[in-house]
Amino acid sequence: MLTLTRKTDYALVALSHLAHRRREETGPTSARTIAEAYHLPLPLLMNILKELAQAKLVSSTRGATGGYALAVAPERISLLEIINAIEGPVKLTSCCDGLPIVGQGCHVAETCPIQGSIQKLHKRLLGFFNGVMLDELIGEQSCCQSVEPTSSVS
Amino acid sequence: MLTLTRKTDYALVALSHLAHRRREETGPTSARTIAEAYHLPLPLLMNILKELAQAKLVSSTRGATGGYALAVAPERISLLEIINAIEGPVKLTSCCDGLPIVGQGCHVAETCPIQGSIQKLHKRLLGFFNGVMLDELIGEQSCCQSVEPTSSVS
DNA sequence: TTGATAGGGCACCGAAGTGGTACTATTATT
DNA sequence: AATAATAGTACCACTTCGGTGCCCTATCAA
Repeated sequence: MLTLTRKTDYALVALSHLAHRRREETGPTSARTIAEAYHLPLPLLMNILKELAQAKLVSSTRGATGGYALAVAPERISLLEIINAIEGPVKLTSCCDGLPIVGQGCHVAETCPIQGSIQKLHKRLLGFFNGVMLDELIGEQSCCQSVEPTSSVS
Repeated sequence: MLTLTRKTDYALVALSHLAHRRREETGPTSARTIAEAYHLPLPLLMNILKELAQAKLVSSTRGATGGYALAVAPERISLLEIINAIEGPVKLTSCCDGLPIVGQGCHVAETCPIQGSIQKLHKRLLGFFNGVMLDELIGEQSCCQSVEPTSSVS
């Protein structure tokens, strides 16, 4: 399905939070703080932040006053990098990167008439996500202008 | 994951085949013919073509000499329509269409700081796929220029 | 030095979506 | 009537995702 995983959604929320905190020149923000701010399961958020740290998008500080902080300016972090960090490489199809299709179960393979076009489309899609920067996503708008107070979530 | 399902891939292959056949002004092409041409499992391909027919992208003819044919010119069928037919509506996130998030398990929900931006991004993504037409994907011409995603986010 | 708080790594499990099959009914040609 | 094609529906194995748990390491403060 053409859907970001929910972990990626949460990563964006966390990165948004860190980007706002960054302006205030304060110290690192703990995973617990972020989890409580958005009612996210703490262990899950920790996993997500770990992956973002491994991808060098955030820096981590251990210890009692530790936490996470953006490692790069928001306008230099692309959505593609975030997706790559959480979900792994974007693959529009199993053949999109031109590598030989080994055991991936595509029956078409060598007889595929659209493989070349798919690969071009894949590059365009990568360009699309690579052109969306974090600062476009974190908005300046208030955090409270969501839709109707839908009852019973979580 | 940001991946087309393999069923969608096969749909593109089948549509590509039908588009080429269309030029020859011949009758409908049976699912069996297409399946054999690309080594696709026949029952699966039949399911796919059924869905394309329900979406009115192909026309079906029953009976002994029946089969499928493109119902619309290739340059008027967008990738978005094809995806919608096979996978259902593209949903970048569970909140991307602005509908209330009921039981979809997103913990962020009302406190989400990026919901608005995500919805704009979702529209841009829809525009991206809506701008890719079948005739670009079936070969003959390059599909890698122009058609920038509309950056009219706001 | 000791305790509390923070992240790091890994392994696990239930739920949901995907890929693929099967069966029956209907329609049209021969 | 026989055959060949689509229409509809249901089913199942498998993978991935969402989420949890456990144990370890690092840092700060009392």
